Amino acid sequence: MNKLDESLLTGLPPFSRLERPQIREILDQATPKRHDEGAEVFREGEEADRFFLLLDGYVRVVRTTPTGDQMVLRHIAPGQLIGIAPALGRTTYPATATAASEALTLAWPTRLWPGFVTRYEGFATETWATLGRRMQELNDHLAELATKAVEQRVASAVLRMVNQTGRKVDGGIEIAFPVTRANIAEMTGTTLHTVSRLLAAWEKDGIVESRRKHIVVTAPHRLVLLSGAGG
Amino acid sequence: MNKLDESLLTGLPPFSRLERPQIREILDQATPKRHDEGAEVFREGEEADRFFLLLDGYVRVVRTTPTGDQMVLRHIAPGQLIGIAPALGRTTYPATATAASEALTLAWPTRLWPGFVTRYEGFATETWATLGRRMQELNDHLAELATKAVEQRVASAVLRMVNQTGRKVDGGIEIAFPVTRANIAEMTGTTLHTVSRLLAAWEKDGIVESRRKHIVVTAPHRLVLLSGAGG
DNA sequence: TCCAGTCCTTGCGCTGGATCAAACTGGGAA
DNA sequence: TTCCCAGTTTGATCCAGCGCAAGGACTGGA
Repeated sequence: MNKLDESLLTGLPPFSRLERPQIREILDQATPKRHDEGAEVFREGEEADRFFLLLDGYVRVVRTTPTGDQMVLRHIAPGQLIGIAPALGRTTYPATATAASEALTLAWPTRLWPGFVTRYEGFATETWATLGRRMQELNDHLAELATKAVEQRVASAVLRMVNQTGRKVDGGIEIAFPVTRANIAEMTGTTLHTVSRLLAAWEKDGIVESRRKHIVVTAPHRLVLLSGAGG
Repeated sequence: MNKLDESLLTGLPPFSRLERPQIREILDQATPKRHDEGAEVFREGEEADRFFLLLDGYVRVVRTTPTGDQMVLRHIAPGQLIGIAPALGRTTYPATATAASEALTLAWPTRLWPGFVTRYEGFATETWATLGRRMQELNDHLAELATKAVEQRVASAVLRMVNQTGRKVDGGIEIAFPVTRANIAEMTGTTLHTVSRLLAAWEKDGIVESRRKHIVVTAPHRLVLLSGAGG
């Protein structure tokens, strides 16, 4: 079995305060895995027997309601932990995680979690901070959904993706992974039809350019205005 | 200064595994405070210099958007911790907490938090579990807001209050603290007008009875049906 | 007892977006 | 090259729920 390179973890917040031997130790217990686009990393309700670090690619976290509608809760960028149910005393995953693009993860068995928290300096702190940030985002998202109109919500959703995962291309900032109109609809509680119309209108106004599954924001500031300055 | 009685804390989850001397120690560092109905316990954005235990009464957690609209995030029942920003590595409160009815709290300075976590067995675990539950509820709420229609959302909101804080009275279950139509509107992202109409309709159908600021649910099962079986 | 401030109700018209329906397009499989 | 399908566009219609407006009723204080 190939040894994983230590550089994979250095610099990532949860592990940034650790020395080489500890990193080595952590890596030796990890199982790397490649996920095709669209493949499930873990599924809502399943026993949470592993937690993951996303090394490369993007992951979409989705929730399905009893009535079958889907809701995209968040996107995860490389370098972040996912499936950290054990941190919150849960035994099952609260949502489903799918690879939004081809993705690479490391996985550890959940039983190692308590050891990570106590053994590795900074790991616990960073994890709580991450959780705090996610909770904050959740609150923001909630307030947005409850108070803003559809156009503002869609603008916010696009901006959120751009901020978290955008990369510069000629003429604007591109969302770094494939997104469909339906995905955006599921992030904002609307329909793909409405999203399509909005993007078309924005394109005519020179705010975005979009080809199939790809969105380039050419005038972020104008999108911010449309979003109602919330974020 | 009067000593606080140890029975105040015994049995409450965060402290349930502790012995008398530890409880004593914790109480001796606490500051009790009474809050009139409508008074702020802490305010969004303020420096989080204290965390609280709600001993009696109910607290409403509210978020205000940049545009001035309000959103009620949750209600807290007696026995729960609030203002636990420090647990998530935050230095300011993420939302405003207001006494929904006359309330009694104990407060500790934030600097004691790390000590609580390390010194007191079960405190950390219980806190993470609480956070996990809140995160779960936030997810549920989000999915609900994104996918359900107004009537279902209002039904869910009423049920949530009933489940968390309901007390039996003759002919039904009553929400244990004052709630206005406007409050419910802010929980569900609608207007007080719509809430008023819905309650009126439900009252005609014999599902609820409501007087000013008071709601009694007489047919919870029917409300569950209306809510779309989500929660 | 009266008053003022909240809170609640109800009617009406309008519209943002959902829903329904249909056609188009680009890209991958074969 | 062709076919197929997921993803997208666009039109037409409809209605849930918002906004506006006005009036009513309960409550605590003076």
